[in-house]
Amino acid sequence: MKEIPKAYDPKAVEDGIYQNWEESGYFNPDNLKLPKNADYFSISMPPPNVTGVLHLGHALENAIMDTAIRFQRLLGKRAVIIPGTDHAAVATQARVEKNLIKEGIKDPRQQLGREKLLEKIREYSENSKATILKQIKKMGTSCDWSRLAYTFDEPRSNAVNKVFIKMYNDGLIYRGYRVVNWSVKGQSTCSDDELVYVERQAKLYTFKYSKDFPFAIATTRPETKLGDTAVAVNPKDKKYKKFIGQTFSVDLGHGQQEIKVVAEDSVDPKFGTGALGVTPAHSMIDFEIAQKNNLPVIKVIGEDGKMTKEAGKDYVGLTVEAAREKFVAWLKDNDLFIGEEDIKQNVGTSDRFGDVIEVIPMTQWWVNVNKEIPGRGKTLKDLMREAVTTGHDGDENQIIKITPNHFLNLYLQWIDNLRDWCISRQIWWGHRIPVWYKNKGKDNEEVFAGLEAPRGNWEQDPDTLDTWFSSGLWTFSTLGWPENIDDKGNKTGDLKKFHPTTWMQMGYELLFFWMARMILMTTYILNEIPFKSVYIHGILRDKDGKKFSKSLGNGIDPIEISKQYGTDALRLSLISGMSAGNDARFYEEKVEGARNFVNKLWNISRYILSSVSEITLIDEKPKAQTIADEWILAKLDNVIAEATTDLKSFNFSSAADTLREFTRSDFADWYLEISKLQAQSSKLKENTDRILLYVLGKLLILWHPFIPFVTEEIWTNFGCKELLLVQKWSEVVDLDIEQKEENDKNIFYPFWKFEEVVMTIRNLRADFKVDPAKKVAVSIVGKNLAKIKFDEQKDSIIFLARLDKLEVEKTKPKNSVSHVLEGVGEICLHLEGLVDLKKEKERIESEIKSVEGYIKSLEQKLKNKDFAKKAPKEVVEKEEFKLKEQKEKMEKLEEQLKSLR
RNA sequence: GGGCAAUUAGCUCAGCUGGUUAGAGCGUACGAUUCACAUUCGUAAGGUCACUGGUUCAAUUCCAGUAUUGCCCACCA
Repeated sequence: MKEIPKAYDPKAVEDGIYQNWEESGYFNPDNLKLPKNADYFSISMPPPNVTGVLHLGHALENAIMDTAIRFQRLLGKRAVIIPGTDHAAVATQARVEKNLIKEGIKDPRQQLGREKLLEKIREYSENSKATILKQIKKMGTSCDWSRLAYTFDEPRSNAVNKVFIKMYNDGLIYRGYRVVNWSVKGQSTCSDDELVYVERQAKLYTFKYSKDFPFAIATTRPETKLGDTAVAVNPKDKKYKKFIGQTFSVDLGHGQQEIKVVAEDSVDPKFGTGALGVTPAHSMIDFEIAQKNNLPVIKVIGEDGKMTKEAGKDYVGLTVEAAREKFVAWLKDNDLFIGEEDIKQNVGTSDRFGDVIEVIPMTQWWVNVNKEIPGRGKTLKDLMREAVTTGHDGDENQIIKITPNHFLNLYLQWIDNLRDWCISRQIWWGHRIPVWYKNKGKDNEEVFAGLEAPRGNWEQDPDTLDTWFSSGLWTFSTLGWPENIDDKGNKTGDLKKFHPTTWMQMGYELLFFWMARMILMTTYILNEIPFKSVYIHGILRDKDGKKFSKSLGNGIDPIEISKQYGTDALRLSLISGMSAGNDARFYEEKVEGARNFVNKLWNISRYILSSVSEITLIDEKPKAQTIADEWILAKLDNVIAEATTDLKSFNFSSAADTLREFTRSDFADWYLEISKLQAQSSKLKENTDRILLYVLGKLLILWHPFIPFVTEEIWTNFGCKELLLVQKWSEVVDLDIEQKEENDKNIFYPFWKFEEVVMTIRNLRADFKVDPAKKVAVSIVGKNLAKIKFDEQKDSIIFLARLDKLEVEKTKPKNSVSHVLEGVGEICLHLEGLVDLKKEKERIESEIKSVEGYIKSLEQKLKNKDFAKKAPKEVVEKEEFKLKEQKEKMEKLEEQLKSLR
């Protein structure tokens, strides 16, 4: 007998187990004892931002990744997760600045200066990084810490610079004066994807540029009209057609302004007046119209969010709101104002700083997605499309498989709308743009892109790169690019082993931010896809379906949950109910359920390990001596097959369900109970022990990917040299159809009927309020009981249903209540004292009613000639069998009813 | 405006390529303190599978439409 605690205590063992795993070195696939030709399975961990602590979303990702990688490791692959963290440029700087402002430093950038502020951010991010890495370990994630990376460390920075320079030399990165999304609060640009659209009320003003201007325009931003250089109308719009091409000179109170009427298909003739005032400097669309028509760009709003000199002396220095008011007043004074109406409007806000974005023309760095890549005959956009459609360069083996597939459309649609990517940011925390300038005069500037400044008086660009620029390189920058490319351009080392990575998981919110950029960068730089397959999951929501957020205060700290319920319970509750592409709800009751299950597994093991004569690992399938033995062994094979299929196709939740059902219901509730009876027999005891140990061993391996700690802890009892972590997953050879049918007939059907008999008796006992502890007698009236191997299972029925007598009889005994069980017969429970005839009659009558209905529907189906003709033979036979069964049941029920009269 | 998804028991969700008088967990009701486990065990109640059509011998499952919800994109200047 072995002493095992009554309840599983995760706190006492988790840290030690993780340490053992780490020390074993097996997280690094190079240390796995595998045949030389073993396959690789690699995952790049989406690097968490170093902006704080691990949140529930991270916990979910870790659970998913680690379940996948542990399964692959058990399958005998060289499995690796490359871990890392992300410096998260804007997000981190914004967070630190916010903290500093709270501490009383009103304007951190001004007051501290670049170096000091960077120091603060570095300090914060290092702290946060250490915390997060520790927390990832707490989640049990088996990543290869020897390959840990950080987007902002030396090798990754080096990769960033190299990629930038290559793109620059290929003409794919350019510096240009274009309109950008500008956050006044953050004093930085942001990309189109970093905008969050918010609906708000706005006023749509209608006015004329001047009294003799032939028509009016409508706008929600009158103050920007000071910078208008054109009016766009739809060329199909008859009202305005004749004006196209004409130029009018108007005076909006700050000097003469040329307004040209241009044609533009996208203008909606029905909106407003059907004429669009074109403000090239402060609208993306207008800027594009201006470029097409060669119109001048007048910047009337500056980086400080205030009106510029070009807006005129009456407006310079005013906020946009003040300028709007003033300009509308001016229009009214000058009789140009026509009217205003309330409308709903979507405005873009900065996802990090939260303020409304101004569109402003500036000189920034851009990635040109529509330019042909030298020597490749296609654009970056083409590459991004190919990777998910025809395959990279038309190679079918290089198609990224997206699960679920419907995200493909979303991705393609996004690419269609993709504009050049603005990659320069005016914040300080990030990879500084590797470009130097000489003679920093406006007109005569020499530009150099390289790792270091050339000799002489050169000055580096002050801007930094969009954080997604470095994230885009993640799958290969973490694998030693560019060092791991040899002279001939071939991959070597880790890059050769692990790239393209095998599998990637991410939340759908990262589809554009990250996935698209990884595809862009990787296909361009390495000429291959970043990952072969990507699994998209949803986000976690609270019990009411709301997103977890700080402002709602509904946040759940995964570390707290882990402390309270154990990491295994956390992981299992995260995985179950999660399906590809869909959001899942998360709440504490779910964790509780998972915790209970983990404890159940613990107790199953506790029972087995303390009741067997000798604890040894049984690897070979034991022989079966009883129906129950046959059944549990066959059932286990089925479960292994199912779980394997599910895990191979990344249906984690479904695999866990299958295992849970088997463990709880089949193994614990049925086999374990029967084994107690079998253990009483000296003939069966030894073999039953072997079966228990065998099933338990397999079960631990099956469960290990999901709940690694508890399984590993139980495993130690077997006294094996090797950790459970690196055991062998047993794949089951598929049975052929004949064998399957044999199994069904000889093993599953008899056992299933056995279960039904036991449940029927229990049901009758409960129904007639028989004392649960009392032993009772049962008679079975039935023929062909050999078919369900009754004799062999008789003792088990007696044991599980708490009987003192079980007989087969010809007729229903007096003083008994019964239930008709298809395929068996009447199960009659003897009662003490008289049977309540009225109640019994009612029971039978209601049963007859339901069977009648069933028979009717079956008969109807079978009478239908088309059904007999067109339905497959098996289906017809099945229905006929059902009908026969039900009719037999009916006969018995009617007999019973008769006997009651 | 364009697109995508979802709609099954009080709640959270399964139900794969059409044939089960629809399944689980939680919750609820009743019962049990038997030596693996009260983080337990047994039993039960509870659903016209959102709606309307169509295809089919057969539709929760396929198709179309409607409604509701959620999401993405474009954007109204």
